[in-house]
Amino acid sequence: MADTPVLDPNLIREVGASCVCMRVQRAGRAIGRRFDQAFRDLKLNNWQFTLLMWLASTEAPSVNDMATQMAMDRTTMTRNLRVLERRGLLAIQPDTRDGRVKRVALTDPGRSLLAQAAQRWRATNEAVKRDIPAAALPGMWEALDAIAPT
Amino acid sequence: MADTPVLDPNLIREVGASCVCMRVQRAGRAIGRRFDQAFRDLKLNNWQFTLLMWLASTEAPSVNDMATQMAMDRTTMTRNLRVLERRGLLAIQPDTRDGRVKRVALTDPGRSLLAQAAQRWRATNEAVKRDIPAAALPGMWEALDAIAPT
DNA sequence: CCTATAATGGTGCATATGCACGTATATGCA
DNA sequence: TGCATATACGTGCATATGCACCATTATAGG
Repeated sequence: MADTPVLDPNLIREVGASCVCMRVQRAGRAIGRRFDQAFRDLKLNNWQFTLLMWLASTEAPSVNDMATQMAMDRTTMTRNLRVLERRGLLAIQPDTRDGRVKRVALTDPGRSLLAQAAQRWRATNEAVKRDIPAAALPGMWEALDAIAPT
Repeated sequence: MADTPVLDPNLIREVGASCVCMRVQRAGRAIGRRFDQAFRDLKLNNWQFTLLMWLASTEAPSVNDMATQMAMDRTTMTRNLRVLERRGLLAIQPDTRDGRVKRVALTDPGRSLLAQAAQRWRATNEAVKRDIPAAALPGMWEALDAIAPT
């Protein structure tokens, strides 16, 4: 007899009821689509908005800095930056001191596009917050920051 | 003079401090990688585990049912199912009554793999929960469910 | 100075994600 | 019955995601 491991029905329920990964990922897809829609006419997606906005607040970070900040693989960052560079929204320059490092900076068109996106962001963010019970917000914030420390 | 919209420094701070989308997505990437590592030797990723486990608890759902459950685009679901079907972990059959509908069911190899993955899931889920302040958990749960209702 | 090691970033591959659009089937209404 | 509409699903496209592996540059230790 093959002793195929048996799948415990209680386990199935446990996963459905308590899997943190599933909850976060599912919410991530849902909220991502919502912001994507808000930025659609600017041909921006939620990820690009976040990245450009962070860039606006930081002095010429390296690719590595950015990947860390976004909790993203470095190689993913490299490729995603390329899309924005092609559109002229940011510029990528080698560091003058360290030949390994590349530094990323927002361009004027990038800044301009961000300014256009700002109102859409605010409206969507407020709408999302309204859907979340106010008492639950601080807990969510703290928990998400624990999962991906700033 | 071109009246290029100006990017308000206060806005930049506001986005960094309060963008729900960024927080959820960043945490999603981080936690996804963590579970991916736990399942790596089984050649499963976190998404596939979630999907197969949900399949184990549901009687032959349609592709649409599954996409809704996972808060995912229908066409993404179609394609992702294909990978698991190729590996024989699930079976896709046309509905006998409605020619448009396809129904998905877990196979024995799928069930067996899930049983192997179960302990890894539990250990990782517990570890993640330990990293989250206990008081923050219920709020996160409620908030994520509000963002992507079950 | 020279070499071992570390740090930084890129490529190839596979899968994941969503939208616009297309096809096939079912259903409601004249 | 016959057609308009709705529903379920698939394809083509572009981008996103991460891993294994590779190339280049910096740095520490002799």
